[in-house]
This record gives sequence, C-alpha cells and structure tokens, in this order.
Amino acid sequence: MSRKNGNSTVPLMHWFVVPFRMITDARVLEPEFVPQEVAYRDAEIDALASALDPITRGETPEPVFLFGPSGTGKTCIAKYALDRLHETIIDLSHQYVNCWGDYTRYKTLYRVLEGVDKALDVHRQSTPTDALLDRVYEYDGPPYVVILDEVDQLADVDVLYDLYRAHNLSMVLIANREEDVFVQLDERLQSRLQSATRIRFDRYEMDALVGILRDRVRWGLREDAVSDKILRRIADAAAGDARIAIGILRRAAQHATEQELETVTERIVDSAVPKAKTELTQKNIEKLNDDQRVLYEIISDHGEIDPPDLYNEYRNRVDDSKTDRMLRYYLQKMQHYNLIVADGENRGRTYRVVDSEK
DNA sequence: CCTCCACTGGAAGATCGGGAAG
DNA sequence: CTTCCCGATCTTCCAGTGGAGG
Repeated sequence: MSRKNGNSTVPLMHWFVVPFRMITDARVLEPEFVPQEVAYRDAEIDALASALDPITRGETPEPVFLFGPSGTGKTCIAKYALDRLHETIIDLSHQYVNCWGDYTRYKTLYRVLEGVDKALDVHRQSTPTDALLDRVYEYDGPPYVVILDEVDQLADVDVLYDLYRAHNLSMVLIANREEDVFVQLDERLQSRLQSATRIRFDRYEMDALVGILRDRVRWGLREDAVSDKILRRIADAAAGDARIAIGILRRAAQHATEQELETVTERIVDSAVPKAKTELTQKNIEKLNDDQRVLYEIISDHGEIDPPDLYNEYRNRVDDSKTDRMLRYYLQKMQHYNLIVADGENRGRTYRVVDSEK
C-alpha cells in the first residue's frame, strides 16, 4: 500500500519531476473504505447498535433491515457498527456478503460459512447445498452476525429463511427499497420479520456531503489541494449520493495529479463528473458475456426496440445464436444490472438502455 | 364486444464443466 | 482411467396475458 520512497541509495529522479503529491492515501477514496469515525449518521448508528444489543446479553437479535437509496451510507454504517460492536464483544464473528454477486442460495451459504472458516474444504463442487446448510446449523461458535447487502438481488429468498432458523446467527439485511424485499417473501417469513427493526437512510444534505468529502480530503489528500468551494461543486453534482461524490473526488484527484496541478480545479471536477456517474454502468457492462453484450449494443444502437426486431438482429450478428428464451433470461439479467429498461408488457414491450438521455 | 396470436416467463429436463470416488 | 454428482447454463414446452383487429 505505502510506496517505498525511502530508498536512500538510489536517487529517484522522478520524485523531482512530480514535486507535489496530491494523494497521500488512496485507500480513503475507495468505495469500500470504512472510516474510523463516521459523521452525520448518529441516529442510524444508534438504532442499529440497539437492535444488535441483545448480543451483549448472549441473546440472538431479530434481523435488522437497512433501507435507502444508493450512496446513503447503509453498507458503511453496517460495517462500522459491527466493528464497534466487535470492540466491546471480543468473541464475535461477522461476515459481509454482497448478494449481487453471490445471488444463489449455494453461494450465499458458502460465504456465510467462509466467515467462520467452515468452508475451507467445500471448494469441491460436489458438496450439495443441503450439506452447506447442515454446516450452518451445526455452527456453535461465538455470536455470528451476517451482513447481507443488496438482499433484493437474491434469486432465491429461501436462504433468508435458512439463515433465520440458524442458531446464534443474526442478520443485517440491506436493500434500496423495502417493497423489493418483502414482496418476494412467503407469508411465514413475512410474519416473522414483521417485528424486525427497519432503519431508513435518506439522501445526504449538502452540508453533510461536503463534510464527508472534507474528511476524505483530510485523510487522503494534501489538505490545501481541494477548496471548500470545489467540494460544494462536487457535492452538488452528486445529488445526495456519497458514493458518487467520493467517486468524483477520486477521479478529480487522479486527473489533477496526472496533469501535475497543485489543486483540483473546477474544470477538473466538471470533466470527472460524467465519468464518475457512469462508472458503475461501465463495470456492469464489463461483466456481460458476449451474447449479452451483443444484445446491449443492439438496444443501444436502436435507442428503443421491440422484441422481435431485437431477436432477429441478434441472430444476424451472432453465428451460434442462443434460443429466444435464453435471450429473455439475458435481458432480465441486464435489467437486474440496471443497464436496460423494459417498457410495457407482452406485445407492447420495448427495450431501451438506461439513461439514454435524448 | 370477442377471438386470435405473439410474447412472456415458469417448469422441467438436458447439457456443460469440474471435482471426487471407485 | 471411468463413473457419479454437483451447480450453472441452456433448451424445450407451454399456460397465461393482453394488444390488434375483426
């Protein structure tokens, strides 16, 4: 992480070429970074801490739900609260699982076992899901808290029921919208989760966002590199989304460094904004397979296209074409990834790419 | 209004890839 | 080596749906 610049035997000429190092710690600008101190979310932290408080008495808390738009600190607060809890309870296990990537029952259970080192010999593919579940139920170690992020992305919500029944295991469930989670649950699980604590996260106010950015500058950049005026400009462009705001700051700092500027300018920020906003989309496109990418390109080319034209165009462009049913699975997946939108049902349906602002 | 029919998406089964057991 | 088993992927089949056009 830290660069070795203390090699005194060799003169490092390029340090003189770049006399001003703007970024002092790049980690604090990464999306996953969890600060030691968290501001502006005291109420939510307190609510989460008290929901998890039964652990300190040796009891298993009911599941806790964190709801709110992206970039409002849900993941960060969940991780932060567990780190703090770990300081008071030495004997505590916890694991973070992102259901967006590990969306099957099998993968989720695998991650859960991984968190308590019970998955070491499960690398073989011939271990059935039921065997993983048995291991989860056999767990008899210290209290175990599992953070399930993007829980609305689970293909099979049964895993929530699996984990609910597990001994000594509690869940922190994170999703954007409450409805997306609850409509999927069967009545049995719904009634059991009725009493669960729900904590809402709203978009950050301007001042809060500026404060968050100012902290990041203090921890990771040369303090005088970014003025408050610039921070306000970044916060304004991020519209209450801290993830985007920090993304803009990171890109702006990188661009400024490349151009050997001593401070981040308005021009730099303005060029970083669109890139930071489409960063997630770009990452998702990279995850698509060849067939999916062809579909995405066709939809992108046409702006708006109905299913028959889409399927035909796809078959024109691809040699070894998949069945239409498979294309529908791909299209569902791409909606899942927030890359495309389907308007209408059945015959009236058309597909278009997200944010084709025209 | 009614009927037709093209598209959707659930269900079930086949196939793939890879690891383990014999 | 072959055989078996797993999850993931893909195909096949088809009931349901709702728009188009009598």
